[in-house]
Amino acid sequence: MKGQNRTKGSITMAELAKICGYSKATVSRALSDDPRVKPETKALILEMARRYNYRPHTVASNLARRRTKTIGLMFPSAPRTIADPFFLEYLHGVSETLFEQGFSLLIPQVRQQRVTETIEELVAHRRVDGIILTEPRLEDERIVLLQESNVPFVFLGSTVKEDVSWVDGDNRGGICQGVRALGALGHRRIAVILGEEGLVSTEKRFLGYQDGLAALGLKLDRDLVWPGDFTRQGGYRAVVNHLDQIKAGDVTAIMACNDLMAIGAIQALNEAGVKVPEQVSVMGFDGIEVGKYLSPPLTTVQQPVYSLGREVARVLLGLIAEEHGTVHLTLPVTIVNETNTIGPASPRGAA
Amino acid sequence: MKGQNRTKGSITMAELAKICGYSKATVSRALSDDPRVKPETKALILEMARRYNYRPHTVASNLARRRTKTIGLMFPSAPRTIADPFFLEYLHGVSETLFEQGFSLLIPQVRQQRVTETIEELVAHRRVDGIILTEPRLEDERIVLLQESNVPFVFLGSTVKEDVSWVDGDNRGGICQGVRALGALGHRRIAVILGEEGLVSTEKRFLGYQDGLAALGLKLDRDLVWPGDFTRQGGYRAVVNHLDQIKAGDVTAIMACNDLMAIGAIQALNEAGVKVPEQVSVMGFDGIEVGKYLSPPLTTVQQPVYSLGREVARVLLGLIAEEHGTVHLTLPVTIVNETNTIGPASPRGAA
DNA sequence: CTGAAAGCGCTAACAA
DNA sequence: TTGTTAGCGCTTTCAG
Repeated sequence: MKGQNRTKGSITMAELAKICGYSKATVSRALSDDPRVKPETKALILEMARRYNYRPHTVASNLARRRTKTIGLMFPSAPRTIADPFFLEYLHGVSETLFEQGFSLLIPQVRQQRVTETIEELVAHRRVDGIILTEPRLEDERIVLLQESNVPFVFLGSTVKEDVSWVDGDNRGGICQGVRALGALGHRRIAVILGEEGLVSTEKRFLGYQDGLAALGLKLDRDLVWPGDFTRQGGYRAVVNHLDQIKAGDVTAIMACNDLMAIGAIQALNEAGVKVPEQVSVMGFDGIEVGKYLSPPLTTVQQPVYSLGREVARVLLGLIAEEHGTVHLTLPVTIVNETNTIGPASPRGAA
Repeated sequence: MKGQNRTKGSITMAELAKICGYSKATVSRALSDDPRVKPETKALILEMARRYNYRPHTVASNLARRRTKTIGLMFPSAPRTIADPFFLEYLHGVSETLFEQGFSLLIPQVRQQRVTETIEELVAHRRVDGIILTEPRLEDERIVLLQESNVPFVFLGSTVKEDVSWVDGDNRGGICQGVRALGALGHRRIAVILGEEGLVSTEKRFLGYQDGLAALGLKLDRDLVWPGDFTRQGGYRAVVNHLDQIKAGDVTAIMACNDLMAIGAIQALNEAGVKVPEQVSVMGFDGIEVGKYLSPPLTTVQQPVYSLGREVARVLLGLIAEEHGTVHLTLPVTIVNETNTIGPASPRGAA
């Protein structure tokens, strides 16, 4: 009657214990490599487990240990989507680390404006052991909710609040580097396409832009600050809206705050008959795979996207295991494909 | 002592039962909307549950019900990766449907050549309630393993075996459509870049190519059949290896069996100074987002990638709930961006 | 070093 | 219509 409709080829711990002539407790200890069990006993149990193809029952184990072994992963909300290439590469890193440690991923579908409820749902009765989030905002309501809940969480992207763990690429330094590289090619009229408003990353990248200008001895010109939203369409629109300026030679280079916008910008320039990089240089930020699909490949500030994913997961796991407290981790960035979509400022650039 | 270190704002069913003055059993029934409980009782319990912010404990419930509420998702193995854009969009659809039904996703990291062990691991003690797989092969060892295990499973992509559930885009019809569209533009020398060998989809798409040729009254020319592997690099190499042929005007159009290869092909053509679509037309298959990032956007056969994900999940859930038996679902495809990377055959095309 | 026993929080016969 | 009673399979005191 017992153990009848179970998956074939698999026995329970109780059965294994009987076979070995030990109690469940000892078997449990042996399997978790508890030093208290005698080596010979452990060896015997392990051997029997192998022989009888014993497999631990994860769910039962989780119940007994008050954990779920699953991590909630929140994706960015509109206008960005899960299909954003950046997040795919990032997910790759996250999932790999997580699965190495036996965790599953719960990816809730976040309905517009229901972010807090989604988090509450996740947090209730610890449906997840921890949560990974992206895109911290300057004022982020999620943070207080999460802190109250006592569920460990980590952001991809630095937060304003100090007592929150995050992992991020060097936004400010990276954009600054990019602007300086453009300056080194003789550019003096460098426009920037900003990211979505209200995000910390947008702010940081804008600061990086200003740092870059300062390093070049240039002053901030509001006409060169174009709004954007981190989408390809946003980059496209930014260029279209400033086509006159571009055609007048008032702008010789564009620093886009992410690759998707750089790609959109290049499309708009192509369509307007403006040659990249001969007439206008374009530099992106992120270093996503698809930048390489363009001809020529996109010149961009490469973030270690995959590593960001791995690190975020690693930090969260550390938090869950209580191996450490709050962590802030900034990963370095580098310019790649240096001579593709950027080039020397054209003579008329001084227009 | 009891119920002390639980997530605040959440009580157990036992506590709720005490509050209501009923037994756990009745509460459990009320919460699962069992018709056997008196309406007033049910109302009271529901009200109290709301008031005390009761949240069911998923793990415990799963243990008692002998299920896990998690689905194993197998990703394609090398040379494709989880970072393949096609799979991200697909994952979006899968995860959304699954989460709506309260399922989590377990994405095991599959070590090379360890596919069968990974499946065994998943299946053991029903670590998952069902499994989603991709890229069925002509001879697929996973299928027999899965069938023996009794765990419900679905493939993204049609299988050779009849008694296996799958969801797929119309591969054969789609490629055929693509070839005919090229033919309608006057192309007679249409090369095809094939997918990875051994896959059912590669086979089907090749058949679609042949159908297309037949419809155009052309016969299969082995010189126009180029091997590939579904990666961008594969598409690039295919073109590089046949550059002489292309430059000689012996090929005026290329049908790539997926978008990534089309993108690689275009890069190779660009680098060789061959104009797309003026000198050579290129058509892809899949309709991934990144195709739109090219200038001009890639002409391609659009699969409903997101819907494929949703349908795969829906079918699997149906199988798990035993609502239906084996299902074969083919979703329609359409050509998009019809006048971008394809154009009329150039006069010298008859070379 | 090992075992007995008491749960983890919920579900599901079986009775009443 | 409701309650009682056993578990689900594993972990973990607490004793010995």
